[in-house]
Amino acid sequence: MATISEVSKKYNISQDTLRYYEKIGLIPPVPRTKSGIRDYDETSCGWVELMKCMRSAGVQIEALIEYVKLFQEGEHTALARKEILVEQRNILTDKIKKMQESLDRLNYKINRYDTVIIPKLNTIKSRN
Amino acid sequence: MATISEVSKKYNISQDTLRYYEKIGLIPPVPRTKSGIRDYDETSCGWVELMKCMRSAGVQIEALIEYVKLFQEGEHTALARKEILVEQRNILTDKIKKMQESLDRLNYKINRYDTVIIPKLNTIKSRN
DNA sequence: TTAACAGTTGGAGTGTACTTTAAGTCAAGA
DNA sequence: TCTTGACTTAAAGTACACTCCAACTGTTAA
Repeated sequence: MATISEVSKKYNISQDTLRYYEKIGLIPPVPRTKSGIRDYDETSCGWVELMKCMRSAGVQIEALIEYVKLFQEGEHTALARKEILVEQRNILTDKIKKMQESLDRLNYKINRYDTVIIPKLNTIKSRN
Repeated sequence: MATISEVSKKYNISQDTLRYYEKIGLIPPVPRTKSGIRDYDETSCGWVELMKCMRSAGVQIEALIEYVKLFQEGEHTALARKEILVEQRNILTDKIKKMQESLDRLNYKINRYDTVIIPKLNTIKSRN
């Protein structure tokens, strides 16, 4: 049982973002005290943590909202939920592949700066 | 020597985006015919291809613009250019790590759907 | 009991990266 | 010559994902 400021600190997500995530249904409704203040339990914290991980990897909010929606509809949506996960996994796999290509290319370029471009520059400098 | 529509098809980037990239300096100015129409040469195509790769991996436009700007200033900016590449490589490496974590988690969840959640659901169904 | 403070809401504002629009130019074929 | 279609520009518009704001409420400490 934690306040929004505690959860905000724990996961390093702003209070605004936590409220926003709940408002759009990225996490299920958080329990409240009788005066209406959010009182995050284990389950809510688990959702926050999951969504932090997924969002930091760039998984689309829309897909995650759909997942949460189905989750709240009950057990019988398990197959549809799995489908969402599989689709997002495929998207993520593609993205990682693209990023790896880009990373390889950056490494190649950096290596070229170290071995060719910068040494050549120093040669010119030392001649003057 | 190619028109914007050829380059657009070749790299699957919209003509609008190609013009936009040139306008903001993400690629150096493209040569023009005497009537002012873009006439992409090898060099320009190379820049387009590089930026397509970098952007599809999520490398920040600002950093790429700075790189292009330095490139156009000449050889003496080589060290600064390398610094940009190194910084972007570090950012990219972190991102890939986060995405890999997220991917592992998706795989774990999918596996749980396959081995526990969905089989259990089928058991319930077959009982009725 | 009043001030301070952490929380609440709906809605407006922001940054990034395009994307569309409006208005126009140019070259080639009917 | 007229029209078609590909091209040009600056500027406004859009989508996504927050982020901030104004106005308000409830709890605690002096």
